[in-house]
Amino acid sequence: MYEKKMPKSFACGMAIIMEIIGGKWKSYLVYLINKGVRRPSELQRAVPSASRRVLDLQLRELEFHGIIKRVIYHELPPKVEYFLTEFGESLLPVVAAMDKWGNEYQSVFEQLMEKKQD
Amino acid sequence: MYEKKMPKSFACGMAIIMEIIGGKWKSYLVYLINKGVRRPSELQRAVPSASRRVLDLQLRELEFHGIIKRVIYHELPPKVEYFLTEFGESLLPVVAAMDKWGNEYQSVFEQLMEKKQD
DNA sequence: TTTAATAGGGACAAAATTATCCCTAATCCC
DNA sequence: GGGATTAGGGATAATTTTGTCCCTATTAAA
Repeated sequence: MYEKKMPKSFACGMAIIMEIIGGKWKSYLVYLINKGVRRPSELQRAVPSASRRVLDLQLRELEFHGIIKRVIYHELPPKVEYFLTEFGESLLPVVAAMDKWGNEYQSVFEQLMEKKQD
Repeated sequence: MYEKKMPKSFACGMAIIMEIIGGKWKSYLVYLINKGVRRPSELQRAVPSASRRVLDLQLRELEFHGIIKRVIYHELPPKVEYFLTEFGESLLPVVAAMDKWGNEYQSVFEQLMEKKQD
């Protein structure tokens, strides 16, 4: 977690949820973990365009915020699994609504951009 | 709008909606405009902690993405008003859901942090 | 006549986020 | 032995986002 120099103001719920899932891959991580992709290495393979480092950092933050739980198996080679907390699950419908809107937006946006060509 | 060096991948709806309302004040601007705060100077007064420049930039982006419409009155002193487009209005329930979750999260998060004190 | 209000651009600085590269340590496979 | 796999830390660089400061031009009010 990085240290922030500007004080964060959580005046409204938006600022809060953005803090939680605003990271580039966070919502996707939540989605994948919910789908059963639990181990760090699996997650990395599932999102090859994300750097391993950033995925790790974002997983740490999700854990810190109580969205996911990290379970460490004391084996070798190391084994770790992530699970959504009950609280993390409460995020699913919201994320789904966002994703749905985004998908619908895509075509509308393309239409808008076509018009601007005229 | 800044030039981006990394190609953006809009693989999922989340990436898209984040592009639209991911900016620090964007969702709040949408909220305020919907509430009837229309003129740039009013918006600046409504969000005094945001710099004028950034509000302007984010308004431009919202306009570019077809969420709001800028209406210029050719008067002096200049007068400009922003309105949600029909499409921008479709965003309202999603933003409301996010805000709601965020507000509920706040107390849960505070409880979680207390536990970590032990 | 100076000051405030109006809407915003340009240049640049600061901060935050994301990406790259190298490192540990154990075990299994060839 | 050499290499792959496992999970992840440290240092640092690149990129993106946000913030600061100064500027234009017009009208009305003090």
